[in-house]
Amino acid sequence: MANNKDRFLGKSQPPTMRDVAECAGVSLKSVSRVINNEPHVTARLRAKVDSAIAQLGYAPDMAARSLAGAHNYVIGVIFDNPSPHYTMKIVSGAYAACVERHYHLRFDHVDSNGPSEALLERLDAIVSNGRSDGFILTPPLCDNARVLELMEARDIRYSRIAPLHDPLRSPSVHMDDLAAAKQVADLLYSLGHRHIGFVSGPDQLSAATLRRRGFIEHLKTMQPEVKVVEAKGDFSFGSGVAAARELLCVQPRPSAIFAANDDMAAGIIAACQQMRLVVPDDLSICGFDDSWIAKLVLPTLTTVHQPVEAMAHAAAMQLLNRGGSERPRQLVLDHHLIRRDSVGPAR
Amino acid sequence: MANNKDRFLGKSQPPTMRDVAECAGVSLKSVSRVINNEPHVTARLRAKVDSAIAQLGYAPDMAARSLAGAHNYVIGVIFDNPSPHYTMKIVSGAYAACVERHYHLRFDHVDSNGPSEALLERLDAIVSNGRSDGFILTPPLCDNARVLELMEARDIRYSRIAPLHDPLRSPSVHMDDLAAAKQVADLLYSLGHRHIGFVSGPDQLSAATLRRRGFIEHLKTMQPEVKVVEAKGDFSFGSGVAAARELLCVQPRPSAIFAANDDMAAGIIAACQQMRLVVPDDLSICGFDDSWIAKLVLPTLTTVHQPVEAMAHAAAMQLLNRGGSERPRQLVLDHHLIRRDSVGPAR
DNA sequence: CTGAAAGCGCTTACAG
DNA sequence: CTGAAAGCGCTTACAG
Repeated sequence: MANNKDRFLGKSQPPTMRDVAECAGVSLKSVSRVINNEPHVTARLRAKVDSAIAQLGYAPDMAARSLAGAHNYVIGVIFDNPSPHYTMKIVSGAYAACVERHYHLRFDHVDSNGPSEALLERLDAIVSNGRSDGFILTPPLCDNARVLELMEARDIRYSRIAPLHDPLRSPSVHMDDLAAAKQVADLLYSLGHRHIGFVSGPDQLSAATLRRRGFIEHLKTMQPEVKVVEAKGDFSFGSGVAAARELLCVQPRPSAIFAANDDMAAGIIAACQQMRLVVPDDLSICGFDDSWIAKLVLPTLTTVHQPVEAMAHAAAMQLLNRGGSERPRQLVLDHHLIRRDSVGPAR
Repeated sequence: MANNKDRFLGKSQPPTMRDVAECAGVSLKSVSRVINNEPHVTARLRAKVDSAIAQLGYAPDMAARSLAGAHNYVIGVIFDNPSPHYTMKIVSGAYAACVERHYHLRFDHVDSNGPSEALLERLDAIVSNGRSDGFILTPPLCDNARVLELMEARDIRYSRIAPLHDPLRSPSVHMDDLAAAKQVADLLYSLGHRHIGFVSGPDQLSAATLRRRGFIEHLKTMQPEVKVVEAKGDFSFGSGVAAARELLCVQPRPSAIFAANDDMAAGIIAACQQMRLVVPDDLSICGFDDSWIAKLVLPTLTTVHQPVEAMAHAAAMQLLNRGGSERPRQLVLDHHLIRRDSVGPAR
């Protein structure tokens, strides 16, 4: 018997379900049942069909499945976040979930700095008849009320990563930024630091807000023993450099600085090198995220590991496990403090 | 008359082409003609249809178009490159092209370090009946002969970014790594450097090979006036640190080092800071790529701007402009040297 | 220049 | 437990 798989490799039409049915000597519907793991399939039928599928090198046609059925086998992830590291981790986590479930992943990027009407129109084009089974929304997009309204009006499923508001409005995944920031405060305190700097992030990012609140409020409970000085940042390396120069002019200098993300912490390290301050002897520095750059500085950065990939994986799974009428679930994933070389005892 | 767009926003079924045809009082086929910009459409017909589309908030169904026609309105990008920056730039560039042409972008990642059979099986699953109009392949994946054979056997269109071999086997996009590396050599020479270090990249990456060849061969033409010392790297920050320690032990020390990518150059800067060498006074450092990290170090990095986004945009366009039986085209995009603060005159 | 018919490759009721 | 029919929403020949 000629090997049909080889015939296919030799560039004829890809085999269809009809070909599989003929080859296995069963009906179209039976092939469909096997492929979709429907109940009440005998082992014998399954074996016949599976062998025909293998022999022909058959793969179901996505477009046809999508058009005929209720599943689309695609989810999307929509970004408006400028950080390439963060974005890649989200994509990687979501992609891993898609591979497990034989789904495809679509990528979309929008600019939420422009006029709101343009953003909504663009989003509408992205989600309309795109045949996706849902979208993952990341900050700050997932905190835009009009965006959520659009998704709901269009009846499009979505899950959110680290939304600031209404965690149960849709499936969502978090980490506890508040608790993590408190842990950083405790670490610095336990090492003897009593004069501590903080560099904040942009207000519209939920994580920035929570990290600041957790850190500042916790240190305030230790007053007057602990003194806090604060500088504004925007999560960029450059703003970390600037904040460091500002905070390190204060006399006496703080002995430790906590930056609300790693990029700014890297900026602080760079500023110290220019000011001939030795990290961590002269200044302890702590970041947040455990992003790529945390290991690309010397000394390496003590930071909070934010489980971004795991969060994206979980958010994707919330979309893939479409359980009938279940209530939206809020998932909180574990973080942990990673001690590297940028933090030491006060002296 | 009730506004149908609002009715749609109120969660009924999305409008179909049939609804548009009825609303405009024309046939299905006429709507299709307008949507697909077919020739021989009167302005009047177009106006009627366009207004019906706007009124109903109609968007064509991707799955149906794909199933019925020859276009799928999706392209994909397949990675096996571990660098998140590089990957994000590729995705951004390809995405921009997709937005212009109203296409969607699919994302896929494979592991080409595992066994070759597993890789091919995974790729087969990615491209089989996935209804994509083509895939962008990046290094080192685009230099894997068996991968290209698979794509061709399956009759799947693909374009390659910076392939090392057979640039005309498929549409492809390059930059001139060889010429760029020579320019770096000329820059360092013109600044008076006569004892120069080079840190190489992994052999299986085409770019690493070409950059080394351009740099080393060009400097060799200047011998014996110029002396070159070389260390192996793997494009990672850590390998840059290690290479710096190795090269800077040589007596007399080289006065400049060229690293084949920015991550390694950043590692060299960090190593210098630990060794209390001042950049660029004690050592000039030049990178390659103009990646994200080039501006996240102090001093900022002199480097070659590799137009990765533009290359990905062009590669996507090669897939979107499916011109009948045109020959595959090889595109070479411009690079340029970016002088920042890490390079200075020899002294 | 416009339209009625057939069909893309599947899944979903429905019948046996 | 299995199968024949209808139909998802479009595009592609083909006819006028």
